[in-house]
Amino acid sequence: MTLNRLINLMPKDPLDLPATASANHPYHHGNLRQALLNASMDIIRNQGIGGLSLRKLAEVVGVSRTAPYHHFKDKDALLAAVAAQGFAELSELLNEAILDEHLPLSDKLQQAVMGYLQFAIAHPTQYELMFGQMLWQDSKQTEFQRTAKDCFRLYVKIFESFEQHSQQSLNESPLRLAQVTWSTLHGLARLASDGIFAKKDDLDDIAKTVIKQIERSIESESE
Amino acid sequence: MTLNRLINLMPKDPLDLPATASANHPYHHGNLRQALLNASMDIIRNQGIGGLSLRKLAEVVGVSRTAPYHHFKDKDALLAAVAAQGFAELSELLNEAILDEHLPLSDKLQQAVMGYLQFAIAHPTQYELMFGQMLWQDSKQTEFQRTAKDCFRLYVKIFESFEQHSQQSLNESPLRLAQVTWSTLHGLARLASDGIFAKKDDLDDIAKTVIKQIERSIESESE
DNA sequence: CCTGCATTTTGACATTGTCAAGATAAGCCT
DNA sequence: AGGCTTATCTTGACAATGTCAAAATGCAGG
Repeated sequence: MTLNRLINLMPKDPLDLPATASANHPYHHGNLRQALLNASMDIIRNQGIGGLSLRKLAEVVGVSRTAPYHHFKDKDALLAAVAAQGFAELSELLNEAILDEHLPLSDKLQQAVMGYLQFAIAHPTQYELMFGQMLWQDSKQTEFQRTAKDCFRLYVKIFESFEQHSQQSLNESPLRLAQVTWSTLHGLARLASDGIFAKKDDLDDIAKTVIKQIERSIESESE
Repeated sequence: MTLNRLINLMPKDPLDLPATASANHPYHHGNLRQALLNASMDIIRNQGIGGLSLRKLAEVVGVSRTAPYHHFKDKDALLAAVAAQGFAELSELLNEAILDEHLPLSDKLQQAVMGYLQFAIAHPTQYELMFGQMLWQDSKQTEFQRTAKDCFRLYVKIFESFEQHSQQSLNESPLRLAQVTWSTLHGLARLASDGIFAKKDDLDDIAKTVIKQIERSIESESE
């Protein structure tokens, strides 16, 4: 299976740090912010975005209902932080592929594509949060939006590499290629994780088709 | 502007039927179900999905809080119905292009692509609802899911036409082509309506790139 | 006219997001 | 050390919401 590297991403031991602090709450939790983020991701993964309530979250972490408000302005800010952490992880994953100097370009592309899909499949609900309108329309979430755009720039970078290492110039700008590629990946991710219009088993095959299509767009076009 | 046909879809006079029944509520509203749907779409368009509360909705329509429960099992069922109506409209729009017999195939493709994007841009929040995990993971929303899949089949149909009218066989199956095409469109719609990773003005240009890419996938490939 | 059924209403309850005011502890300065 | 400041956490409270149960209302057919 091509997608089995997925196992590395999937479960993720829930909360580590000072444990759930169930018995021994020392008035000051010490690391509440991260504990809240971890627990949130856990809940979101298992119960969906709508399944996350600040009160239940607080209880899980072992603090009172309003404690989270000292670390996040409101629920939206918490969700934005969860989403931002998602983008950070995704960026890390993409960087692994891009920064590897002795890796052929075509392999980089393939890794970037498969890595993206693996992430989306491993964290379907978090992924939905990352691209939901809620956070993108909210003008207060600038931090989140910056993190996300940093992530996208990595895709542009890949196609810039293609431009530099290629003889003739590409028939589309790296930006355009990144935009179209990302669009396809995003749609594919939705297909894959929800099985909206396709069976999950088809994914590998569809992904291959997509990579072929992208390469066709890069390679010197007839004339 | 290529996307100005959008105006035909955009505003949509809010509630028509027996009006909002503000002054003259006759105990039996007569058409509550559709009035609820209309008002819901209105609210969702203006305030987002999260901005829809059953109680406010009921007040807008002029009935008591629990009246809607006799037409929709619960809030999810209402949202599913709104989403389903979205798919129905989208199908209608696509059918216009597909059923037009004396329209060149390439024009059909272009219309199907642009129509889809226009719809997504005209109804961004409803569109998000239509593809949110909430409704796709909920095993109770079978009616909604069927309507959605009917819509997708129209895309497969387009590529089947290509297969029939083409000399040599396509290098990908119509299903695969539809899946990849839809993926790209879905991602592009997200790009366009939220400006996530691109400016809205770029959309027309990106759309053209996409159409070119699709056509490259259809045309006889230099094997 | 009366009875059954669809439709709508009022009352009630638990859950939730969030604010305000107070409690607790940790760090710092002298 | 003691006291001040500040970050962190708690309890109390409130309004908004989804939804259930029971009652009210009106229509349609016998």
